[in-house]
Amino acid sequence: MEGTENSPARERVLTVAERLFSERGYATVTLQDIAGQLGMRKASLYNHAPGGKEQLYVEVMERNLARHQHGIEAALTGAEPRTLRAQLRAVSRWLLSQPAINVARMQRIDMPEITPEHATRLMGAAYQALMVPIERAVEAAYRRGDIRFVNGALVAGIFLTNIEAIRDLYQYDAPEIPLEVVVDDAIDILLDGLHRR
Amino acid sequence: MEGTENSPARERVLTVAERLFSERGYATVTLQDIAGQLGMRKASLYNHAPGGKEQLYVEVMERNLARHQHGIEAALTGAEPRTLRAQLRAVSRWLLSQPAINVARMQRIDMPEITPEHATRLMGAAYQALMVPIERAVEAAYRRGDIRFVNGALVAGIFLTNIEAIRDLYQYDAPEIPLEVVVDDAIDILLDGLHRR
DNA sequence: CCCATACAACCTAACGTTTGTTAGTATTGT
DNA sequence: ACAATACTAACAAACGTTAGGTTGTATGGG
Repeated sequence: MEGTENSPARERVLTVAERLFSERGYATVTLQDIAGQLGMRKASLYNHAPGGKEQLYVEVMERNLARHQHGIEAALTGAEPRTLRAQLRAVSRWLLSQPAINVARMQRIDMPEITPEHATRLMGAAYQALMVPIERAVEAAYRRGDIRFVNGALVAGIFLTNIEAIRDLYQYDAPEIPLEVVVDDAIDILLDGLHRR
Repeated sequence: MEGTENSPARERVLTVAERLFSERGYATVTLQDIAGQLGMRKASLYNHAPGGKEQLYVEVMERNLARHQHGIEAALTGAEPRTLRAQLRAVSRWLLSQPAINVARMQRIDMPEITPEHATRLMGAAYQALMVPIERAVEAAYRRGDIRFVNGALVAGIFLTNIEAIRDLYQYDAPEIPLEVVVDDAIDILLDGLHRR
């Protein structure tokens, strides 16, 4: 019943908490929300997460970010053909397959609610997991001569927040068009720009 | 002391509430936060906002959005020269001069916390104030032959969330570069794309 | 084979705080 | 004087959290 071991029940708790925290943020999600989705009482959560809410949040977000890092890197290296466009499309598919996460929203909304130590650690992990791999792919595309020189971190931030924004605004924008089509359009705009050629 | 009249003290309350709600969202901001910034007790807020928290949030966000609509439209019509690039730059300057607002975050985080009627009304106003003017400018640029055919709503959503994401991630990305420079880079990427020409 | 033990997983009950909210009272400025 | 504006005090509800009890299931000894 220690925090590090993984029983099946604990795994269910972590999975639900991860999805809710990732999608709706720290303060908005209550322990009742998590317990409710599991069909149990909030007090029972302390069997699986004795550290309480904030520690559960940090642990589960680090898990989320670690999985994202693997998923994104796999998408980047496995994309065929080896172009930035195919890579970004592959990453977008990975992101859409996961609970919504938004690094900018984490920074602005969630971090002020937790310990500064936890906040700096989490944001460091978020940067490393989400931004850095894409940053590297952008810089590699530049060295290949495929794209012009740009701020890699800027492009990574733009790309990531665009995917999540599209997911959020989807029902308003274009409920009839498949989500993947809209995402691919956004990637095309990022690569080719709005201007005529 | 009715909700519609505007005393100077009430104005101060609305201004602070607007900034906090806009930047950090509905659930994260407590009435104590607002009262604290005004140097008063939370109960005193009910002199100026008798409708309570949710009504204050809706009222103040509608105000915020109405001002944004004017500011954005003014930026669009006043931009010189009359190019999409100059227009988007002008709009970005307006956005940076205002409290941070993020329509995608509103949709995902704030709307589930309030009445469905309030939510649909607010999101309608947000769309009308933030998205539609930019959408129109994009379509006008297309009719001028300056840009290729694109989904105007998609471009508007991308542009708006990019500006706010840059603001959020600024301290991580590039604390030494002026914020306006980074924003202009993002606009250039949106217009010209990453690819070489 | 049966019973005792143990442990995991959930429960109820209660706690101290914080939140939004209401009522009544004091203070301030004109 | 009289509004406008702020206060204190208190409320119910919701929050995170702790303590202790109940259940089911598996393990192991006699």
